[in-house]
Amino acid sequence: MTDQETECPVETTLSLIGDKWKVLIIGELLAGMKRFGELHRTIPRISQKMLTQQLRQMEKDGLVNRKVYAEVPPRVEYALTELGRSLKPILHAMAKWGSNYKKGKKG
Amino acid sequence: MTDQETECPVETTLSLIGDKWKVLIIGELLAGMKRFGELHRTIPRISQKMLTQQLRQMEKDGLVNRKVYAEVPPRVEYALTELGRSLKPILHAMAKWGSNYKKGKKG
DNA sequence: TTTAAAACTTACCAAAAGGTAATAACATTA
DNA sequence: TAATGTTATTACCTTTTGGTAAGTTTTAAA
Repeated sequence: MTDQETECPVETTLSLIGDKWKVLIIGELLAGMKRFGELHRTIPRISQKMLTQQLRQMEKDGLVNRKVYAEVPPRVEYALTELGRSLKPILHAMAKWGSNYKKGKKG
Repeated sequence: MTDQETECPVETTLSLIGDKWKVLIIGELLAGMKRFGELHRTIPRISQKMLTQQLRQMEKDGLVNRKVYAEVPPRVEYALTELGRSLKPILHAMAKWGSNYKKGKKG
């Protein structure tokens, strides 16, 4: 990413969500805030390491909010920020296109 | 991709375009058909190998059309299919989101 | 004092992605 | 006959990605 003229905006978006795991995570969080463990149980295919990593990156990018409770055992809740929620139309459009695409492939 | 229940449709879409190079290629082809060399000159950062690879995959996925002329030296023209063009609103939405995001990061 | 629970963190390793550079193919032109 | 131009293909190698599994932290409960 030496970005000659600050990179194409589509690439910017993709660098934030163009990722198998992130769209799944966002999809889950669109339904409301979730604890780490809940997320993990909902998306079992992702490893703990990856889930942490992706969430942290999304937090840094301003897409999710991380709320840590001073409890033991720890409780951490993740929720989409407004910015994160603003991705909904895009994900929705992608979902629509994707299911339409699959329909074409089958029937 | 063992896909337990045929994969999330957003993932389907991402598997087709969730890729730095592909969105750039589609972006170019939205302006009209281009020869291989033209594409390469327009996107110099991509290697020849990658450009070929991505185009072939997009052809297989039904996003682009590959037209080979029986000439020497060879002439090959790439153009978006209707399916490929149907991605335009999505790319446009991503572009809009992305530039808005960057605006927020700066100002 | 040991155990348990939740959310990480780290080390290590295997697989995948992607770059470079050399090579092919072949009709036309010099 | 040799060079040229365009679109690939291939081998080799480096980098990146991501999985597994073990360890950490801290308080409360047994």
